[in-house]
Amino acid sequence: MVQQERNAQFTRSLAALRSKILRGTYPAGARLRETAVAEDLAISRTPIRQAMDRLVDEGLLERIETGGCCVASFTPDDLADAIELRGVLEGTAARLAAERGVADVDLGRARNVLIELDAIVAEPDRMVFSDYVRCNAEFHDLIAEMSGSGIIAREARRVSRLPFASPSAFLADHEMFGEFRRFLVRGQLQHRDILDAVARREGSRAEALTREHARLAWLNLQYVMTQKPEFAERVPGLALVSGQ
Amino acid sequence: MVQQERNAQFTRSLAALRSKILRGTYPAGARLRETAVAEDLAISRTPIRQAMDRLVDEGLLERIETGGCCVASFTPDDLADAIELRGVLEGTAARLAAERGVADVDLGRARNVLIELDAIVAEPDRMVFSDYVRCNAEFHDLIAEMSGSGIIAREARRVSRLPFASPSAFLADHEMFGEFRRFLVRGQLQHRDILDAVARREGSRAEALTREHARLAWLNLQYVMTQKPEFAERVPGLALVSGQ
DNA sequence: GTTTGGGATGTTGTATACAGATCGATTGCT
DNA sequence: AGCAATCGATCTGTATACAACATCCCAAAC
Repeated sequence: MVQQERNAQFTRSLAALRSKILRGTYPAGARLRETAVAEDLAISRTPIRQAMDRLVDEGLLERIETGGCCVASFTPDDLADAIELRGVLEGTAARLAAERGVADVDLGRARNVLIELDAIVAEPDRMVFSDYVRCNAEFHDLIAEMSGSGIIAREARRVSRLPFASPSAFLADHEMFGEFRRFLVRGQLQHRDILDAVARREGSRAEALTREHARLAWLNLQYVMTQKPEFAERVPGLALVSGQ
Repeated sequence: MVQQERNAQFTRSLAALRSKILRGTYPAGARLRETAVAEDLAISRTPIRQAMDRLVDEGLLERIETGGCCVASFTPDDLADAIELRGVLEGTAARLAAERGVADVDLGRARNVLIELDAIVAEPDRMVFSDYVRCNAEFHDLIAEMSGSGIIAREARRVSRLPFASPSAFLADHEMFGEFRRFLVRGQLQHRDILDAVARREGSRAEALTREHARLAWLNLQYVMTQKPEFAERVPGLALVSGQ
């Protein structure tokens, strides 16, 4: 069944607009006119406006005093800060999970995801990157929920959606190269340690490990920016990063 | 000059709606119909809708699958978590400020606010609570900005606006009682320690102190809820807390 | 040549109209 | 009497109309 989504136009606007911004179709600093975007997407201004509000909230757009928005631009430091922030929040979730204790059934679910990730990572040459991204996101969601706090889980998820904060679908599968694969393997090893710390109720260790794990995203970005600049344009949003 | 605000209706809707929710005019769990609210505030649906979107984002409202919103309700644990979260984020800001170093001019500004706060706190009997709240917010904003990261400052401010996360204008000035005043004095002492840690670039200490400082808000709330339940209805938002 | 005033154009913020969906209640059937 | 289905009222999501405001350009005056 098609399930005719409830607010289809808004959803469509949000996705289309975000995609265009991340792809660099609307360059950093460009002023976004509602009418122009509406015409461009063939959607009325109302859902567009809603989507722009949301993107302002996500940090991809910035409001202009006089009204309207322009595309945000980021420095490399901004990326590092967003990643640090994600580490802090997920680290807090992990710490609370450890301190407060997690039901066995939840630990089991997370372990199953890790088993899945192990299988994906096991054969580096046949690895499907999009599968890794999906399972990785699921694991991180589970950790957030294990905190036992809806508010903290919500904010952790929220921050992980900040631009560049998480290793979203960077590249097409066939573009993955060896170095990059090794990052993923390393990340998976960290996943195991984090879950182990949570299960043992070692809160401080869980927090520290999770913070460190987030920094892997920063290593990824640095690697791409410095070693593989030819891929930079393929990484969503990197067009918004002011050169150096 | 009157400065005729740009989006006056939206601002008005947001303030009015938030106030009504926090005062309990719209009880927890109640479904909020756009048309009813619009009629109630004598504003068209468009800005109301915008305001409701924002309040969903703030956590005061919850979206309903079928469309529309209802007033959120909180458990005491939710309050504790929101406060913990604020402590974590402000603590991170303080740590980064210490680690990265803060310009003397910014430290000076913060010190001036502390001097102001000292003056306010000095005479407990003549203390004006609203002044304390204002200066306190200014100090916390300065700490957030000292982190040197726009993103982290933004999220810290954001989280501090979560329901109950910060000691907002609880009571009218004349309702303050001794116990409560002592909390404020204690908070001010912690302010001094935090700024000292930042200035000395002792990141870990700054973070720990700031986290502990946030917990003062929890002590406040606990105190009111258990010792002075007769004031509970005067505390904005406490009507949304499910009894025990 | 520079600056200022004024108008034309375009853009945002707000109100409202409209269509599809939802919710509630009543009625009909078992 | 109880359950289900249908009808009506209402609500939400979307589109669009409208008015205030900002911006920009050009002309005129100093």
